[in-house]
Amino acid sequence: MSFRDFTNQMVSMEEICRDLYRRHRKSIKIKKEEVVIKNLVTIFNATLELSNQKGFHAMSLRDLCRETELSMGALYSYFTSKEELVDIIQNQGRQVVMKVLLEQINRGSTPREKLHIAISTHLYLSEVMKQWFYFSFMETKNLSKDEQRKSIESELFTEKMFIDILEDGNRENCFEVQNSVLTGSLIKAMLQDWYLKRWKYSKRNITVDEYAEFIIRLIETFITPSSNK
Amino acid sequence: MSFRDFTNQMVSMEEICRDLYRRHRKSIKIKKEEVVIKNLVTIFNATLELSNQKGFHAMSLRDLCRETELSMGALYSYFTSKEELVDIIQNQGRQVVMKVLLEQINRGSTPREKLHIAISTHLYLSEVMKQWFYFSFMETKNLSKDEQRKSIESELFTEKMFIDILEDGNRENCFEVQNSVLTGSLIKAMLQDWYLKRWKYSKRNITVDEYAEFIIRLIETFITPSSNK
DNA sequence: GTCTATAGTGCGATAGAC
DNA sequence: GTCTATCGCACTATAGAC
Repeated sequence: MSFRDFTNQMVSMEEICRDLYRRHRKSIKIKKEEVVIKNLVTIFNATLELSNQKGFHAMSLRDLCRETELSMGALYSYFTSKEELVDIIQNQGRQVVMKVLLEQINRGSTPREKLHIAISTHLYLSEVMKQWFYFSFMETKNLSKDEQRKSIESELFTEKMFIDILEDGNRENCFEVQNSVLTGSLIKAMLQDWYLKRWKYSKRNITVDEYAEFIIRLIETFITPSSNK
Repeated sequence: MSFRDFTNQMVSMEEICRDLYRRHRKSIKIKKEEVVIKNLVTIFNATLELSNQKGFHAMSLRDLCRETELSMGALYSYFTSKEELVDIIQNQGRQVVMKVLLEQINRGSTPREKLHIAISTHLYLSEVMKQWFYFSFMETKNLSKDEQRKSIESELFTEKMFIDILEDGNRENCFEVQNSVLTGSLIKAMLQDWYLKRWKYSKRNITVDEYAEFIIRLIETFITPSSNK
């Protein structure tokens, strides 16, 4: 699947917010669904934008009022504290990422196919949700201890996904991976660079499909048994 | 050179601060060199520690007073504003990193040797100065536009160092690199992971020498001409 | 050279009007 | 459902005592 195909079937911010609202109906004061969705989308986008410019802590709620064109009082109808706002964004984003990743990987049948899909999908996700990925990485250390723990768990879970694919490949003799844990970590490190250094790749006009292909080629060269070369 | 050899010849925080003081004597009010060095070391270490826990912006000067056991007034004898403090740390760190990297690379004679040295030295530096590397990465976006520019330049400069080594290797036929820019970027991405995800590698008891060797092996597999295999 | 005290600003959060 | 007004607090920075 190319990036274009991926975006066409990817869920929109509206759908994500609608899902969020339906699961948290109790804690949001406003009752008209369409009003909630519209404002939630505005609030989340503005928060991601402002936080990625200056950091979540440095973003004041007055900044957020200006950007969303909502008043202080209106904002507080959608969350109960600034800290809850960051927690909601982190949790909802993680859930979407996990869901999409697992769905896509299950479409592959061989370890080689699964590896390609896992790498591409992770990159495509971080391209569609680039603001969220950057935000999630940069703000983790400012979360409560409990939310930090969830964030670390999620990092290790996606890494484990790669490690498992590599080890399956070893068992089926299509790969020859000597250190699957380190190899998995390095794959994640390279995927991460795509959203942490987005400015660099944009300036060089490197597309996400080119980047995906390149990483896949690098990793395949490393893990393909010499007899298959 | 192993990590142990590297640490033995690496400059200490005292020397770094002494150098800093001698170049900025005018803007620091205190006149007794030994007092200045001692307090600067304390202030920088405390700033790195606190910032890496909660972010520089979230670290209040009262936090810094507590940690350094200096008063507000005393702190302001060493810098003129909170922003200047972050700028000094960023600039001094960058200078040390550049100096050490260039010194070490010039010791290598072949591209292959230079590549090994560049990768190891970058990792060793980020191990000795792990707090600074993490700080530098996380706080760049909170700097003034001018300091941000310097930070980006420095990132691109070290990346260029890798790209140049790869292209030298191409010319001398010891490497066969098809996309030196992307390859250089990915090397940087993997080096970066060592200090951004330090907790992960510590927990797994992976040493910096093991990590260096692994990256070198991965990259060499990718860029060694097939006729040499 | 270091301290304490305080000025001045802007923050997160809420109550009550509309 | 949204707004304005306001409270109490924590912040950076400085002035002047020791």
